[in-house]
Amino acid sequence: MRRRVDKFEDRRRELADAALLALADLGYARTSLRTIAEHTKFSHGLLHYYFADKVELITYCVRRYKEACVQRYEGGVGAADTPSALAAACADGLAAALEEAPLMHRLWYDLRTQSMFEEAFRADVAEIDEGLQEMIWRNVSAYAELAGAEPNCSPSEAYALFDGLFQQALLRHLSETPEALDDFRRGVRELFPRLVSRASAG
Amino acid sequence: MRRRVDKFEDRRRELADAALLALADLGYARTSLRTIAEHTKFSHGLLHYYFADKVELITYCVRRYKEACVQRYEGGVGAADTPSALAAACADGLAAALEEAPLMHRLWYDLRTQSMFEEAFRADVAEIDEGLQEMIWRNVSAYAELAGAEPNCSPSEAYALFDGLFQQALLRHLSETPEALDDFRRGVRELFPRLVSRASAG
DNA sequence: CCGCCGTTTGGACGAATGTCAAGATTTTCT
DNA sequence: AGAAAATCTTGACATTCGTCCAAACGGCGG
Repeated sequence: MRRRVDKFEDRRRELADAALLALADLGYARTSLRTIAEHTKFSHGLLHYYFADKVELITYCVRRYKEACVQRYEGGVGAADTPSALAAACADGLAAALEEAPLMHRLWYDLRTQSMFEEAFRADVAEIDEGLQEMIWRNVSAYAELAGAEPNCSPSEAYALFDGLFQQALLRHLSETPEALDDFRRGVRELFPRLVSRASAG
Repeated sequence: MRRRVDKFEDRRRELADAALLALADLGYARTSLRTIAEHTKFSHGLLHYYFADKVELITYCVRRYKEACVQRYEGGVGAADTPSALAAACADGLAAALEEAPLMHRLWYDLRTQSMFEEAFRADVAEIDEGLQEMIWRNVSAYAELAGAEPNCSPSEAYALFDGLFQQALLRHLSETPEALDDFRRGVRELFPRLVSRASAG
């Protein structure tokens, strides 16, 4: 038998997922509680039964987004045996993620930008950023090892550079620039060797 | 004597500048026409005398922001005579821009993100992005020349990487991370050599 | 002084927003 | 089955939003 609190949490998740779809469609600035409710089979009043206010709802959404995110990027490093194969696999993986769910990534950048204005989002956004940074660093480290070299940058530096490529690719992809994804893949592949240097003492 | 249209344009500029301050304070999502009017000595109704609607006002603001932006970054490349001096000068310049007006740069990222949702902003944002990309490319090219090398990446790639560093630095700076600016300067200095390789044929 | 015209005000409008509470409905427990 | 607790709907509230407009202001030529 299901526990009460579990059911409550389940419904919260369900509502948050619907909210994420609405947010991905419209962006933070244009998404109201009523539009969120229209993405569910419930009425708008229910949202205040499960969430204290809008900020708590959005915050919960961000956390939920994070779970999906880290889960998605969990595997992926393992299967390459040469540096360039790893770089290519990473490039393909990131490009696929971008192509598969561009609106979700757009939402991510929207929320991250909002966190620069709304203190309330900052902690959760920072946590997600950390997760992404670790994901990138795993790839860079693995690349360096396969190449018999060492990373010559910090994890946050590496993440910032990858993220710059990703964000630009998203922007161009949404503007229907056809080369956006190919350029991105190439950019990622070429970025790896820039971030390592031959190990000083082998 | 002043032309009529000049006076009209002047007031538009004045209102747009006030709007930019309001936008920098609150962000796109939270800035209403009435809050903008509060940043001026006029009443809210006036805004519709000088701008057809909110979108036209914001668009005009973005354009105005761009003018200030490109004007700011116009000079700066000239004065270095070694590669590392140029990299350091560029790093200091970018870091100073970030430190001087973090809220304006925050606004820029906000508007650029909005342009992923609002078609209306896309063209102007893209134009600004181009200007910034050219600014970065001038630096990379100059660095390569001083180093007797050649850039091994495209202009847009270079811009994406620098922009990634900048955006992360801004985020950390606004979260009052003390090392944000120093890390950024170092990141920029180290980025230059990553983007060039020895010229194949001297 | 009048009347013109560009400018500015302040209030009004309907629509949309976040929030709330009272009641209807469904589920759960005894 | 019936009571109690939960879930959900509905309508209302005070605000705020973008937009519009009638009226007032102000300088200037007649």
